[in-house]
Amino acid sequence: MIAKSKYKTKQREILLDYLKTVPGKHFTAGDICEYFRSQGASIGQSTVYRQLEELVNEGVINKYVLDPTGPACFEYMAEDDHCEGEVCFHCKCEKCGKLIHMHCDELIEIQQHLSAEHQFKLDPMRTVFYGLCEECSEK
Amino acid sequence: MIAKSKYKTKQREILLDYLKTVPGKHFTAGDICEYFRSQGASIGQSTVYRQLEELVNEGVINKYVLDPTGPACFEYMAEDDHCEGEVCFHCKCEKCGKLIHMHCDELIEIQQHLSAEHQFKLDPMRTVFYGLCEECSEK
DNA sequence: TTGCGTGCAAAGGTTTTGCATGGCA
DNA sequence: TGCCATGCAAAACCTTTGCACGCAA
Repeated sequence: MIAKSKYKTKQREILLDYLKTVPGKHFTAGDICEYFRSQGASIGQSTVYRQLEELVNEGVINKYVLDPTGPACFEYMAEDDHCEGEVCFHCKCEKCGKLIHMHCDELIEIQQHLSAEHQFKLDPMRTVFYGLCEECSEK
Repeated sequence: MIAKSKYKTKQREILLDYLKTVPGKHFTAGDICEYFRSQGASIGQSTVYRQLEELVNEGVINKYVLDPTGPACFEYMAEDDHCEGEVCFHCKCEKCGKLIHMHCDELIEIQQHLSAEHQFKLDPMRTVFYGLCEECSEK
């Protein structure tokens, strides 16, 4: 599952360096391109897309499906958020867009339930719970 | 929330008539266009997109976020499928792409748990569980 | 040297939009 | 009649792909 890229290129390095500065934040491929363009340290957009895909496969970043019309959303997973044995769930507020990280045993039960009763192996890295956060639901 | 369209056009009528014959099934805007083309009763693709958007706003159909690369997925909500008390969940296989509908009490508990313990109001209509289906996980 | 990674440009597919025409009320 | 809906074509948008070149090992 974790397949490291074979070469360590400069583009990959500066991309990773940047990603480490925005843990837990969401960004699109376009955001990345624009950022590097503004920095003068440009990386070709194909490379951005290819590296992001690579990093998703390696489990370094996650890809979220937020809106089929708009661009895909990525998120860098910080080391301490990587949860070795722990499973990490995400809730996204449909109104304010806030992303909530969640480590909860009860949610792990869902995983087991889906597996035992429905023969479905849930992938917590890709699954996002949509709804309203506390603040937005109060309004 | 429920805003009806002002005019009742022939295109809207035959689109709704068709949708009523496929309750609970998923389709894309392209599927609809192709179907009507094969029937000779063609509707312009702009109209299909515009009517689908309209119907989503009216709550007649749902729009699902499955794959940001591919087309958006819609589903007609049949009257008796509107699940008065019942909630409908969706699981999508990341490998074969199969979509599984699920009516399960245990999953409703998640909803209550998220609400009670995490103050998060889950929206089952938009939430999709990603993972591997039975067949694909066996391989 | 080998072959993977990069960058550019072009293609691909889905959805949106501009504008003139046609149809509903 | 007054607007809204339609349809066509083109544009917009995000992502992928082909190909030649360059760089890491």
